Amino acid sequence: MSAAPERAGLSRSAEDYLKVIYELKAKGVPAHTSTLAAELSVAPPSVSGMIKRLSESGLLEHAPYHGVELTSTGRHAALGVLRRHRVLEAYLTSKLGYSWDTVHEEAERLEHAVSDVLIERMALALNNPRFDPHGAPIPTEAGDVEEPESMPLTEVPVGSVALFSMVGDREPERLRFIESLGLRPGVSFRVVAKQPFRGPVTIRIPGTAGSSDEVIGHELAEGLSCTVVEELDHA
Amino acid sequence: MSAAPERAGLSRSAEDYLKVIYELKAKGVPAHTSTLAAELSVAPPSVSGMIKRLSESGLLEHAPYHGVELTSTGRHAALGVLRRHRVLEAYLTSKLGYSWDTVHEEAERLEHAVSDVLIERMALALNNPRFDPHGAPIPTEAGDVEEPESMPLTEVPVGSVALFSMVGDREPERLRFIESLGLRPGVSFRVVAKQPFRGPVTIRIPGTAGSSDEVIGHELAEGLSCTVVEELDHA
DNA sequence: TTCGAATATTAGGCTACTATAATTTCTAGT
DNA sequence: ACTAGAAATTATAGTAGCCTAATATTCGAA
Repeated sequence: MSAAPERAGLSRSAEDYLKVIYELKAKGVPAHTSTLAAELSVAPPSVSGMIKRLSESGLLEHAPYHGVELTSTGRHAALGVLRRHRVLEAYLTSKLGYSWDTVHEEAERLEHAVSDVLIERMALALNNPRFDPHGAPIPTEAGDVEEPESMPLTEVPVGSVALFSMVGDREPERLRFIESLGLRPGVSFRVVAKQPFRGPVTIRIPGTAGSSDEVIGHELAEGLSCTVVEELDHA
Repeated sequence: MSAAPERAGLSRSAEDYLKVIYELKAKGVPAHTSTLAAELSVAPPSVSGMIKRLSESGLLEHAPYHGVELTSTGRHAALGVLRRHRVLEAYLTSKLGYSWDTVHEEAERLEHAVSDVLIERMALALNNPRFDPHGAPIPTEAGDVEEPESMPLTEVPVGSVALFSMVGDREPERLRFIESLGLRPGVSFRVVAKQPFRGPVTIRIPGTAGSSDEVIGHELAEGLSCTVVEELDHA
C-alpha cells in the first residue's frame, strides 16, 4: 500500500510549486513570493516555508526578499510534472472524450499520481504527441521542450496572417467562449483591425462558406498565443 | 489548483483504511487494530488514531479493544474506492497493456486521484465490465457488489470440476507463478488429488492438446478462489 | 535621501498523519 | 478465579503543510 509514485520524495505540493515556478518563468513573469501565493491560492508565508524546504533540497535558488530560480534539478522535476500533465490532457481528450475546457482539472490531480511508465504508455498510444489540447508543447521524456515562437494576439500586427497556437487560460468558461469563436490551436486567421487603448482585436477566420469576422476583447486576446505566418501584405 | 477530487473530504489514508476494512470483512477476517496495522504497514497506534477520526466522522463503529465495523456510509465510501481501483485495473490492463501482476500498484495510487466522471468513462469504454483482471467483482456506481459464491481451492472436493474465479494476492511474483500454471480467472479444471496435512492440491487443466496436471502448494491454493461447477462424479 | 507602502519573512498555532514508549484492558490457561 | 501475555490504547513527539499576526526589508516617490 505504498502511497507515492517512485519519483524521489516530492510531495504533491512541492510538485505544484515547481510547476508553477517553471510556468511563470516560461511566461517571463518573475517568480516572486506573492505571485506564487496568488497562483497557488495559498498565503505568502506558506510560500516562504515551501521555498525554504525546496531550496534546502537543492531544487531552487532563493535570494531572500528577491525571487527564486529553479536549479537544473528543479527544472527537470518541473518538466516531468508538465510532461505528465500534458500527456494526460492529450490522452483524456483523445481517448476518453474530455473536452478541452474540463480536462485541465482532471490532469491536475492525476499528474501527481501516475507513474512514468503509465505516461509513456499513454504517449505511445497517441503516437508521442508534441502538443496538448491547448497547444502547449509536451516536454520529452528526456526533459526537452520546444517553446514555440509566439506572441499574444494583441501584438500581432494588423494585416498579417497568424496561427492560433496556444491558450494560457484554464477557466472552462473562457475556454468555451474561445472555442465558440472558432478558435482552436492550429486555426489560422488574419488580423483585420486592432483598436488602441487596450481595445478589441478583430480577426477574420477563413471558413468553408466564406469567412467570419470575430471581435475579441483585449484582455482575452492577451491570453491567446499566436505565430505569425505571413507578414503584413506589402502589395 | 485544487488538490483532492470532489468526494467529501476523505484523505488518501482514510480511503485506504476504509478499503482494507471492507476487504477484510469480505474475506471474513475481523478488522482488529493489529490486523489493520499489518495490512496497511503502519504501527498500531496510528490505526487507533485513524479509527478515532473515522468513527467521529460516522464512517465506522468502534468498540474499543474489540474490532471496528463499517457504517453504511463507510461501506459506501469503501465500495467507491474499490470500484475506482477495479475499473482502473480493468482499463489499464485492456487499454494500456498492463499485465495483471503490475497493474495493482498503479491502480493503488490512481484510485485516490481519479474523479468519478473519469471512472465512468473508463467503465463505458470497456462496456461496464463486471470483474477486474484478478476476477474480483467490480461494485456498481450505485454501490452494489455481487460477491460470487466461491471457496478456496483447498476446499474444493477431489473429483469435482471448478472454475478459477479470483486471486486475493497482489505480489507480482506470486501472480506470475499462478499465470505460469495456466490459471487465469475463468479457467476451469478438475481437482484430481489433495494431500492431507496442508499438502499440495493437484488439478487437471484441459487444454487443446490433451490436458496438463499441476501441483499447487497448500498456501498458494488457499489464495485461489474457485466456483464448483460440477460435483464429484457419482458414476 | 529619507520615508512609507508594498512585499517578504519570522513567530507561533493548527490539523493530519506518522512513530516509539508507557500503560491499560482483555482473554486464555492453569 | 487469577494471572501472564497479547493486544489496544494513551502519552508524547516529529514532519509537512496550511494559517494569521507581527516584524523586517526593499524600493520608489517626494
